Amino acid sequence: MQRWLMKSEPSDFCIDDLMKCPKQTEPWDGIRNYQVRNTMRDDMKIGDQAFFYHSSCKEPGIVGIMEIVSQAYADPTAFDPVHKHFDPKSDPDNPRWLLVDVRFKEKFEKILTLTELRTNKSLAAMRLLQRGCRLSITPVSQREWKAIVQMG
DNA sequence: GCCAACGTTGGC
DNA sequence: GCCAACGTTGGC
Repeated sequence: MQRWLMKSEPSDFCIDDLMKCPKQTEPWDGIRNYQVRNTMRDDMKIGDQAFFYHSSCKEPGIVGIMEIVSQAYADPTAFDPVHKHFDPKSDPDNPRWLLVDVRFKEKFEKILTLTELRTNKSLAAMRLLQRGCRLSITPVSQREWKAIVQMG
């Protein structure tokens, strides 16, 4: 089983949205980065665990845990001309963009802020914390996962 | 294939 | 809103 960290802007989609939606399961759509797409396609597996991270907001940080519940499949928002993430170059017969379904598992009582994560020395090598890391899905090692859960 | 210009991410 | 650090585009 692999572990991940997945970013979302809470103004777009936050942990409460996932917690309150039917079946607590949603497609993680809108990924428009090839590296992240390849990660979803090649490395993500059903049963993987992921931290839900709020980015580009007042208090960035990890807010909970979810589970990957599908393999990668075509992101339908790429085919929708009125959608924010529409991509005319994504051909339904040969989809350029993919997504996975995620299911809510847990919401932390208190957000683990980016600042707090940075102060934890055992997380120094975490991908999220590396300078210039803009990938919206990054791997989390078993050790890092454990350290983060223990912070809560 | 190079690289300048441009667009995006995301913390602050 | 600023800006660093990317990624993408397109002319050559």
